Amino acid sequence: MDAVTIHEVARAAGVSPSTVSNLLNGRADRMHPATRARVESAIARLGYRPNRAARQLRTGRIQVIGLVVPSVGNPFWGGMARALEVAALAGGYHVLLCNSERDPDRERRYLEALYHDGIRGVVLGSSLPSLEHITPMIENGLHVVAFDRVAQPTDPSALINIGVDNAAGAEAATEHVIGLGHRRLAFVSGSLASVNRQERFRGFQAAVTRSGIPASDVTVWRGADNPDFGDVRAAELGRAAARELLDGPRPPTAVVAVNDMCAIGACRGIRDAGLRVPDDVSVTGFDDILLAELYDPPLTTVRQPLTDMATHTFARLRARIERDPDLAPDPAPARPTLMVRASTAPPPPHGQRR
Amino acid sequence: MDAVTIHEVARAAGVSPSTVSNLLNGRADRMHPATRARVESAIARLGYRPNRAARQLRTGRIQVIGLVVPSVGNPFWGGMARALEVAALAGGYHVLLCNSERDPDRERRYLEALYHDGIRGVVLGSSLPSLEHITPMIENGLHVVAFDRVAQPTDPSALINIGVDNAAGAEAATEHVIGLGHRRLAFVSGSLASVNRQERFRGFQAAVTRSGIPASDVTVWRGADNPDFGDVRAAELGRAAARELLDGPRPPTAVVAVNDMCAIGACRGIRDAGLRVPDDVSVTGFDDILLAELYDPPLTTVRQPLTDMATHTFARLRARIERDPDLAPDPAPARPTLMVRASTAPPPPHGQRR
DNA sequence: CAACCCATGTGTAACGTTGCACAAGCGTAA
DNA sequence: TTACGCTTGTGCAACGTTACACATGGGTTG
Repeated sequence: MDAVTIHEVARAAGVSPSTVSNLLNGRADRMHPATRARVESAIARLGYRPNRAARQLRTGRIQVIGLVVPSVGNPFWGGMARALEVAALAGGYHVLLCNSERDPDRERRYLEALYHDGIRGVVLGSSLPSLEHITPMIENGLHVVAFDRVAQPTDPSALINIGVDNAAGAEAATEHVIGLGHRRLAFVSGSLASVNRQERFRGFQAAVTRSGIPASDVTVWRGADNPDFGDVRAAELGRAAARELLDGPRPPTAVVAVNDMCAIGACRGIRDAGLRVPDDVSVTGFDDILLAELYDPPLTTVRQPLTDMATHTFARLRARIERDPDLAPDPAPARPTLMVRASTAPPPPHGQRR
Repeated sequence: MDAVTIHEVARAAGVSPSTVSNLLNGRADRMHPATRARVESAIARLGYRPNRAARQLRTGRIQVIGLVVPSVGNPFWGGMARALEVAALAGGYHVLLCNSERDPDRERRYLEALYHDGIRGVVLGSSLPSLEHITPMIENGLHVVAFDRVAQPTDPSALINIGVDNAAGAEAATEHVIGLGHRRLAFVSGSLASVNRQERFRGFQAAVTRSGIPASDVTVWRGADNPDFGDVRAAELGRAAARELLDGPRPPTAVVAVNDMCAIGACRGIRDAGLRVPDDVSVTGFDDILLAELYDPPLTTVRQPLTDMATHTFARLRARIERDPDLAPDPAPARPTLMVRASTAPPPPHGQRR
């Protein structure tokens, strides 16, 4: 197979390896245009491609970014992974996949391994509120994008945050169901251990407070903060939540779920209880994954512009890694859009069910 | 940060770098047990970790495998990616993610890049029937697992095939709906350009033929073989199929979809037409993705044991890469299991709809 | 006692690339 | 003429690891 080196290119072009290297590393001004043309044609003719291992050994740099997500098995992160990989490929980077399973320790070990292997850019999907466990690496030149997360006061300044305005999104969804006439609401989430979940909860609370609904009519279900209820099991969690809530003394007529998987699980749980969505209970999600619109009923949810976010994420990460001087400031989080579909409807007349 | 080299370990242990390297490379018998202990303790004390780039440059080997799938945004491949990454991590390997978007050219370029970068193990999710475009690389030492695919006569012998018995699975699903009394059936797929799809179709045909259902009662819908209807859009495709089929002169009472995404889309299309699943039309899927059971109605589908398959895939790939002498022969494809849920039911009485 | 062998370890060159420091040749200004 | 500077290159050492060939010295064998 291949294995054509810089030396063979140099010999073919009648120059020294240094000159080829100079051309390859943006020092074309150090040679005569004719020389440059000879070298370029030799490169093309021989099909030369730089050896990444040698280059990395010499420079310490490598054109790979890491993607650390709770689980690519979760459709939201799967979609994100795809979008990011497409953006990275277009920029000549590869993507190394890591599933943290929402385990901070595992996440830290991953990042250490990536750092050790010379990777200096990582997209983090964990959204843990505290990133203390990784600040040492950030201080040593690891560039981290916290995806789908809002900046925190304690964040290291080197951290890049990319995400939508989660609070505004959840607020819009909550306002929507309140506007439909719902008064008994439930917010369903797993442990609120991630920033975006906290934000979404905040948005929910804001809408509730503003509407004057008494606290006694609002339930917050968070699965006993069980950290094991990770991302993959988000749906199971929503299902369990629905069953428990509907079994309670004052069952909600609307469920605001922390994300689509959770919402889908909630719908399932509502059906398990013999009720219908949205006739008996309305449900909203968040993310607008591929399946939200295909679900029955099509899910009312808050859309995150995944492709844009991924493109943006890669661009910013790359600018940092390559020390691009004219890198724009981080943009403000975009306001997500509410997609009203069929999983929400006015509540049933009092006491009337099925 | 880090950057402790073999030289520092050697100095700390009072030996030469060669001795440390010998220990690291399975030549521990070349030294006194006491020496070995000193070196091992030095390694642990200093937290030494080999530099992968240097090692790769020297040996050509690298502990990374490539995963090439149509799109990780598709929940089936997302689940697969997760399972494979978990298995690889346990074996000390990393996974490089590649989305081929079912484009053979893009796939080939990916494989070339991976090969060039020293990667010698790749899991291929494309399932294109002909793998001619990659045989040159296989002959040069690239080990390829074709995942979810049955061996073909023209395959290079070095290829590893891992997958379930797709024909048997589809046959079981088809038999199931026939057993429920359905006579007007439709098989819905995108282009049959992949091996597993062809196999599933074969299974469908076998069941139909055996039951004596006349060909005129069976429709095969394959989206005009439009190759653009890739994996991500499988659901859109199922939806379009359902609408078209139900609009036809002899609409089917049961739809056998080539996979779950397609089945979910079909359910959606059936609802678009104002009909219900399974009351008016039954639907079966294939794969048993996470969402199949959460869907409404919970999908009758054929389960692929994803975790087992991924574990197996990694084990075989690794054995080949590392030239494990006692590698077992490739196992026969497992027989998948039919999961009967609520998307299938007896057909409605003649002419009676809604 | 010579010859050899085994146990234990080391020296060295190479993998392919990079970027600094240096060099040669030529034109130009003082 | 001398000195300087610019253009157009090149030499060399280093990045960290590996594996072959070689070295050293004590013990065993004939």
